[in-house]
Amino acid sequence: MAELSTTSDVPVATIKYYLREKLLPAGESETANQARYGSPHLDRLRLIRALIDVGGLSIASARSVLEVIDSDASLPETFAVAQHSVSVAIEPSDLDPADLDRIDELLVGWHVSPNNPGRLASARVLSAFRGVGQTDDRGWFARYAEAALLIATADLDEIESRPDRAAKVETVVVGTVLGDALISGLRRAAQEHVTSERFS
Amino acid sequence: MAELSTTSDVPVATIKYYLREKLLPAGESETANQARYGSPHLDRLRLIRALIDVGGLSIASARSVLEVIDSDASLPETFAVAQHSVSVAIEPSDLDPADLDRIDELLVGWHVSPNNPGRLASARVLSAFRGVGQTDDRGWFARYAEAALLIATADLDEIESRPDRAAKVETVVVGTVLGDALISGLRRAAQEHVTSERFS
DNA sequence: CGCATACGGATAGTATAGCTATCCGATAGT
DNA sequence: ACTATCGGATAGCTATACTATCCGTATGCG
Repeated sequence: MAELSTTSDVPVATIKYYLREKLLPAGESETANQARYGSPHLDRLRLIRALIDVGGLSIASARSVLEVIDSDASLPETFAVAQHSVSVAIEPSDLDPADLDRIDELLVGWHVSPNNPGRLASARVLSAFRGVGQTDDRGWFARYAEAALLIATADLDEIESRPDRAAKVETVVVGTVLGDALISGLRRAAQEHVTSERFS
Repeated sequence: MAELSTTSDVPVATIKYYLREKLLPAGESETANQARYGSPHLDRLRLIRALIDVGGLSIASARSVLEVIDSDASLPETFAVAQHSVSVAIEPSDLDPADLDRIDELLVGWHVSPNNPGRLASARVLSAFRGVGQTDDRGWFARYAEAALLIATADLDEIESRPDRAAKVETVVVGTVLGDALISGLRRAAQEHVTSERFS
């Protein structure tokens, strides 16, 4: 365990914590006070840190996506779990139906289930926009939807390019969780670029 | 204050907390135990809740963006504060320069300063991707960058359409903070759409 | 006038999350 | 034989975002 700690740069106490929380499977006990941790454990630990540190997942969310990776769930099932894990739960009841309608207008022609977490989250954002007195510019949001479609298409192309089911499932999870961080980051870089272009 | 609480649906104790934390300016005291809160206070309170609940900002981050809204900062300065507030601080020193190079390759032709929080965050995501054994597919990330540019252009168009500096500054902040939530939400909807298109 | 009620402000307490430090008995190396 | 280290269990810590209680003042109502 000490070796796992030094190679992964994660404190021993934290590794023990992840074991307790069932994020990391126990190493195989060799004697009563010695366990063996191999490269699968190291890989898993790196995945955990990526999900938590970079993706911002909670311990509980990380556990549920790791469980789905270990299971034999289908790709759509995996997507559902991954999406749920990165979204804050929203009660459809405390959402203005008008906001949902507006989102559905943006998504015409899209095949999206009514309780898709993204649909609900988008409606909540729209509601917040209106609440702070922003005019809700259809054109603005429509361009976001266009960009979202580009990204999702790129995601699915990438997933399909993976050789087997296990690799596909891991890409679904990693892509969903880290993709959010990536698009946010690139968006900030692009904002600075476009700003400097227009205010120079 | 009780009235402000009922119309905004924020508990009185929480309003007092925001006053203490200097997120909300005090109402003007009418007598020793009575203060007056008007619609500017209600607007501000709604903005605070949007930033915290929907945008996921911490109290400290919310305070710094509210301060910049109240100040007479320029648009680029406002952008910098808003971007900083939604990003986790990253030490450039614990980043692999190779990852930064790869990000810069994606951003050729863009005018982005070396310590743009988005640039650093993107490099960290790239590092995490490699760490979990994903092949870093240039095409995938390039399509993200393209989408990011679309979004940033839409953001700047929207900001320019605002009538005066105060409105522009508020749109910078609200757009930066809530825009992240919006693109994430729409991306999930788009993922379900594209998935169902391909697996039906 | 009297007094229960409500007010705003100050202070202390609470719940949760994510670690982190200490203790413990067993065992491995010298 | 003995000291250091191991893994496991348990308790403690820190930060964040509230939440509840207390308190002196003042207002409305009879």
